[in-house]
Amino acid sequence: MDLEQIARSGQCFRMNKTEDGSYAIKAFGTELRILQDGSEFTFSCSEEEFESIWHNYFDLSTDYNKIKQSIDADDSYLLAAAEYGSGVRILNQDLWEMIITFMISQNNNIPRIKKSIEVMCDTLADGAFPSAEQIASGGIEKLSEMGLGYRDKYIIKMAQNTVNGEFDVEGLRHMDYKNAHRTLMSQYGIGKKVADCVCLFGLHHVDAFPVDVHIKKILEEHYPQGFPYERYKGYLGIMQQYMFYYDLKN
DNA sequence: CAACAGGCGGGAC
DNA sequence: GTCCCGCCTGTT
Repeated sequence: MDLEQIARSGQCFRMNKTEDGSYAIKAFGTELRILQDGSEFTFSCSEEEFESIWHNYFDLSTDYNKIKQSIDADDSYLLAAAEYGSGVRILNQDLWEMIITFMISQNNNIPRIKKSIEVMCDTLADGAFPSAEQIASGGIEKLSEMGLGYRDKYIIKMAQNTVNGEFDVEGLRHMDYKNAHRTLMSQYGIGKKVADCVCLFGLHHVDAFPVDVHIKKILEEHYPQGFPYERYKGYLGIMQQYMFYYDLKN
């Protein structure tokens, strides 16, 4: 596992490097500091909190080395991508936060996404990630002050639907990937790509394979005859992360 | 200053 | 179903 790689992999927007080289992560109503020294990690939390939150958050039960070894020996591109991003993990992040975060991410850039989220958190929830109630209660007027652009109307609708019970966020956890994806896509402002990101980072459906403009280009360039989806079935999302992160360096 | 950024909704067909 | 266009707004 590599914190630098995870922080730069574009799946979490509330993880920041601090002055002393450690990382600060805000999630699940708390803030964690982690210092990495090679393969040694120092967590700022209690043993109890580590077991209840962070062990799962960092997906520590998954054997990524084994997954890396399953890559086709003839696929030099994927091998290089996996080697380059071997410290990346598919995080288990808060479901609600992922829904709103990736709705914001559409047709947007990372600095602005982070800024919008930070302003939302500070303005609506005293630094924590705002609940559906907190977002809905401010109305569109409040939300429009956060640099969300046209996405504000998607977000207020999602928050309102969640508050009035029209949309059941927790119910997504009881669905398989296909059903969760379809249910998410039925919501205003959520399309195929955002639904896949929520499935992958919020529901840990590791088979989800979000295709954005970068992945689309990669597939066209390196897999003109088609990506070997069948070979990596069950953990396609990890391959997607390797390719996405590898592409970011350029 | 035009173009772009981890897409999506809406209308045309 | 696919294709195409317009879209908020901060940066470069």
